[in-house]
Amino acid sequence: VMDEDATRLRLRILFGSNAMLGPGKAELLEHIRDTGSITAAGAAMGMSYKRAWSLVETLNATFREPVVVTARGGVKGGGAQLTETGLAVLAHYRRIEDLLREVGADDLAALRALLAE
Amino acid sequence: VMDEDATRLRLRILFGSNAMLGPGKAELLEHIRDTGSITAAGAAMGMSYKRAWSLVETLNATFREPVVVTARGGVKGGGAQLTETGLAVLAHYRRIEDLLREVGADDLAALRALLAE
DNA sequence: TAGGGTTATGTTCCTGAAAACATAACGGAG
DNA sequence: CTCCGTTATGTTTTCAGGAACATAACCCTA
Repeated sequence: VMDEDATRLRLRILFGSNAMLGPGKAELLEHIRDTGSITAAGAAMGMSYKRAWSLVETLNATFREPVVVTARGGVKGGGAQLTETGLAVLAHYRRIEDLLREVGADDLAALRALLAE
Repeated sequence: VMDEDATRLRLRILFGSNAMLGPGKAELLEHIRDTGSITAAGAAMGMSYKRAWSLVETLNATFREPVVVTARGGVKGGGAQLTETGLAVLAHYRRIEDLLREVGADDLAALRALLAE
């Protein structure tokens, strides 16, 4: 296999007591944005529709305006897409992730040098 | 109650496939450093000794040199303390956390403005 | 040599989150 | 007016991580 240096940083944003946004929901939002479907987005992540929908529901309840809007029925059965708020939330998450990778590079490298194996 | 704006960033460092270091183990290391005891450190976090010890074991297995060294018996029954490696690992984690807080402040504020309630 | 506080380790029980399974509603197209 | 793919929601089952419980080993001191 490839080198696959799986030593990396993971970011999670906590909102209040229970709501949060981490790598999973972020990736799900991206898939919804790209596919226009909660079903397809979930499938792309090996996740059941119910779970994907549940995550979307949680996100929608977290923000003042919904992050994903959905439609039932119609030509293609329906669909889903990100709102402006959803796009903004996703962008902010990815931005913080990028900044984290940058500023954390040195310390992360130092930690790598201490690893076993 | 106080304002308690619980909107914050959480950092986790992934090493390889299963080993990781997050807020829990970091705090535990700090308590061990400060108390010289796994038992006391665990208690300070409302955690059983077994669990605390298990986390330490995992950490020790993650790095080339142990992060915590222990002693059994003796005047005070024994104890535990951080090694140079342990102190370094902790310092790096806290440093990345601090940097993250700094560089993420703006985007985090923007996200706060989108929250419900 | 007994006591005390700690490390070390095993076993069983609980619980909350995810998976699995099931069903209904929707609405454009043909 | 039926079909299709999707959203929406409920119920049951599974499972892994933690909690709870139990016990042994260690070693300095008094």
